[in-house]
Amino acid sequence: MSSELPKQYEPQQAKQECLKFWEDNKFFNANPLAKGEPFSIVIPPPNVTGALHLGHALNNTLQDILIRWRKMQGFNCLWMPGTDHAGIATQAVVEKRVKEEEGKSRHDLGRDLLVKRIWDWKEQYEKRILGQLREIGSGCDWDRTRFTLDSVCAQAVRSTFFQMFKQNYIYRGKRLVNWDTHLQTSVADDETFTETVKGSFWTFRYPVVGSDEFIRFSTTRPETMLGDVAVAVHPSDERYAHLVGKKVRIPLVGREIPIIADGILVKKEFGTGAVKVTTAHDRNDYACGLRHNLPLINILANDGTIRDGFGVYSGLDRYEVRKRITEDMEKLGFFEGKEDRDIELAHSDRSKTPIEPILSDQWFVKMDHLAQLAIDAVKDGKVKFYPERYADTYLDWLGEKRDWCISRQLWWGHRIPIWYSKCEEADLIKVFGTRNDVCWIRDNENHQWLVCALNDIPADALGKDLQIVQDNDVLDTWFSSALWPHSTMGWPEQTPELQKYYPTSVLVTSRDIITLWVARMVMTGLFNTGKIPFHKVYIHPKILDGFGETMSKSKGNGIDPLDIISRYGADALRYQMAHLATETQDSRMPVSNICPHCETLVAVKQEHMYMRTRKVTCPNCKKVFRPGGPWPFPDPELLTACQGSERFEQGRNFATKLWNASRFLFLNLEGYQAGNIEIHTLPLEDQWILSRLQRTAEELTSHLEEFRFSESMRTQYEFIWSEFCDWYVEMSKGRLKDENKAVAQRVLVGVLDAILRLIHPFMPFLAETIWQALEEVCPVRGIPEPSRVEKSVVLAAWPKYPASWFQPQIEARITRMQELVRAIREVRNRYLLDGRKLLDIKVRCSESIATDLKSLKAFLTHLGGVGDLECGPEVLRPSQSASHLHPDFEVYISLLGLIDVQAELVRMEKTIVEKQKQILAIESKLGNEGFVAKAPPKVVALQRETLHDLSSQIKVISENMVSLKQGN
RNA sequence: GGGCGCUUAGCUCAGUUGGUUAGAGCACCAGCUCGACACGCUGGGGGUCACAGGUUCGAAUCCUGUAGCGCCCACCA
Repeated sequence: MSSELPKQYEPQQAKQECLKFWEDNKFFNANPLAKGEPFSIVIPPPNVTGALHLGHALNNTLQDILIRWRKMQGFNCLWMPGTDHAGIATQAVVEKRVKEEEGKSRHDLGRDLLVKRIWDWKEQYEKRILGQLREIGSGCDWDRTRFTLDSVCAQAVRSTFFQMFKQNYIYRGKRLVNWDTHLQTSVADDETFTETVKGSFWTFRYPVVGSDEFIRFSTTRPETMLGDVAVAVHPSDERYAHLVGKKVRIPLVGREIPIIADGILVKKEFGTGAVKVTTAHDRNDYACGLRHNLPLINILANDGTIRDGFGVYSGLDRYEVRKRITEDMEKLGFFEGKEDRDIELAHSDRSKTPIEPILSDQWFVKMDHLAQLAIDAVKDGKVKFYPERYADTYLDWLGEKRDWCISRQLWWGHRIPIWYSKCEEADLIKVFGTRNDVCWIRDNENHQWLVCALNDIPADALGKDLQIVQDNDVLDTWFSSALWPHSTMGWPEQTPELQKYYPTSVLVTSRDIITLWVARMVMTGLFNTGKIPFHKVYIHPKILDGFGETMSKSKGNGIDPLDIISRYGADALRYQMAHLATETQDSRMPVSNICPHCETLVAVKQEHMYMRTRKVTCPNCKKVFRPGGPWPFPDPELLTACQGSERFEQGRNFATKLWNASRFLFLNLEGYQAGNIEIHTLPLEDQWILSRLQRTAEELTSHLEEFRFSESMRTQYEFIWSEFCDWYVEMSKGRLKDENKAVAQRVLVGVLDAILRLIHPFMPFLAETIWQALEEVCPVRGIPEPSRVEKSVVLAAWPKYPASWFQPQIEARITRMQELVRAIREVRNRYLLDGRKLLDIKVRCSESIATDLKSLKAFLTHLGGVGDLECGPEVLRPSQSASHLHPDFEVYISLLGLIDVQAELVRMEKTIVEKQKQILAIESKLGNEGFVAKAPPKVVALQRETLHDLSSQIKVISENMVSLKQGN
């Protein structure tokens, strides 16, 4: 019965086999009707804009770790997967593509055709994204995969909008949007960029009505004078105090406008201290207008010309008007001066022309009450942030209670379920009066009815003569994302999923969407279901590139997780992801292009970013390639590099290490017999590794409970590599060769079984592959009582051991032995002694330690190459020996004929100097009355003890030096 | 401008409530192919904990300030 593990771990093969095995068995499919306390997570749905990058790999690896771990703990788990339609971003990408390929604008294509094209794009990228998630190992319930624009989500969106509208949470209002006068469309904030342009800063004056005074102000946009509705000064500005409440006359249009005091809009020191207020064309002015109940005067037409009603200026382009107005003001004597100035101006990403803030009708969600609900949920501790400080971000933002503009002038998204009609209310009552899925309110400004409906209203619903037309706009993407935790579970239907898995257990996300997404989920969750959407929010760090910048597609510094998986394996990727999920810090990940010709890693430089560099010459093979990154298409003439990073080698190496240790076991399992184990009769080394295992499992569990992923990974690395492989496996080698190997095999297999369970949430492919191999040789295993194990490590129970396994006295004995071995190895290395040559050693120590060391002689021989061992209180230093001091013992290694007396003396002298330095430090501490009086007695005692040890060590070293000098 | 963070070895990062001589991985140096593993083994070198003050018997850790960096928000008439 011998089974071998292949010489090499093949991560690609392991991945394919495991994925098939898991999916065929539907291990991760949730059953809301089954038993078990629920543990659920909804995925932060990736945008279908493009492929996933390393940030997603991090986000999803952490979620998967939690899901796999909780599943092993016996929870009834659901991880809900899906993607987000990402309105603006996706539409922009597809529009750009259409433009590039066919030279057509969206208007050329028309709404229906463009939307269809976007659906095609969505199908393609959704497939790719879900594929990437799968390859990472994500244990999602794929059968439940949702999309924010699918029918289930659409129903939730409709219901939410309808209820909010009915309860007056949704209203129609004015808002300044970024208007692209060239494309004649509004653009989102993130579709704009600011650029510094040469501009001017004009100063004018307005005459105060009924006085001979003037008020001076400055502006960079004189044409907006036409829309001025007030002049504001600071309330505490004495220069203008007497003018507040009076009026000024705008010379060119003759309108009289008030002088108001506004401490928010105006900064006393800036400019003249007075500001013209143009509510319809400036955000700050608009806000000021709301505070002071000022009117709105829209001066701009959609094409950037001045609207009708402004006399000679009407119909002219705004820049022409700017010129004319400055000239006209000067002629009238109201011009005070002009200075050149660099101006930060918002531009449209798409047309590259300057943005005009323009007033338009939009839909809003009233935030006061909803925000308060969400604030209370966190303040009352119902929703908890990890790390806690992120609650501040959340609370600060919600505290502003700014109404949420939910309409977007796009075609891709949930169309706003509002219909307009200029009919009589009687018509509405006649047609919809008996229906509870329709409601309406009056829009007096535009003399029409705003009708909201749960189900679409046909254009002829009111009859042939009365038009009823749907709003053209769509909802902000975040409106549907905000419903994600309950919409994906079928709300508003009371589905079994909703009852079992909602509220979800934890949300895992990154900090930049705490406000946009997390806060809104809490709001809508409470509004729709009366329940919070999740109990905990874990915020993980961000992965930055080697220069400390966030990774993004446009910069071209992102990494495709599949590149990493193909080079280092998914386990290595996950290892590294968990490893860098620390509490505080973002993590830098220097990226390299891997030369497609010779595999050399060529570090990405900043000039490679933003797709500026299309060709890179490999410094090794001198051949040319295209750097890796977000290139839309393959280059027919140039090979594109994959990307990689040395950071992932640690994970790959760790996987290999565990693989090889397992392989060693497999080579020594002949004759394996399952059997009971009595822990307290086991040899010392077995009790030691079980003690360490108990501690490791306990620590790991508590790390995971507190989302300390990085520490979880470190704890495991340390246990598996340093304790299990470096010491325990070595210590058990002897026993595997003798006739009593049965127990050694059982313990080794038992510990490996435990290791596979513990490592599984982190490195599932590796764990499962070894688990399956172990299945063939020892399906019955475990400590203390073996049992038939589960068919997959996914289904195995998470380890938890009795506290009695932890034996500090045994750990101390092993630690001392290890220190002795290290001391011997150090001498061996110092003299470059043959590793195989046994060394006779003498150890001066107490009687009890001597007894202990003698009992560990076999290990000392195997691990430290000890030949003769003499120990006890009477041991004398042999002549010409190297020595090493330890608080518990002095070890002497005879180096007859080998010793370099001079070098040894120098080294000893150096040690003495170091120890004396420490003595001085401690003595000064102890000499300090404050320390002795105020420090805890324990700390003081420890210092005294250390002082004592150091002195006696110096004494011993000095004696050894004397005898060395004398030729002994 | 407001808010939240960060600055520890050449690089990337740990460092729990202040308490012996500040840790890890990579890189570096030296030695090692002895039957799991060179993606390895053994040992070693390397740090004024950004800077300046303060609190304390005692500070990488707490407070203040300065400099640099990152992110989010608001962006200036």
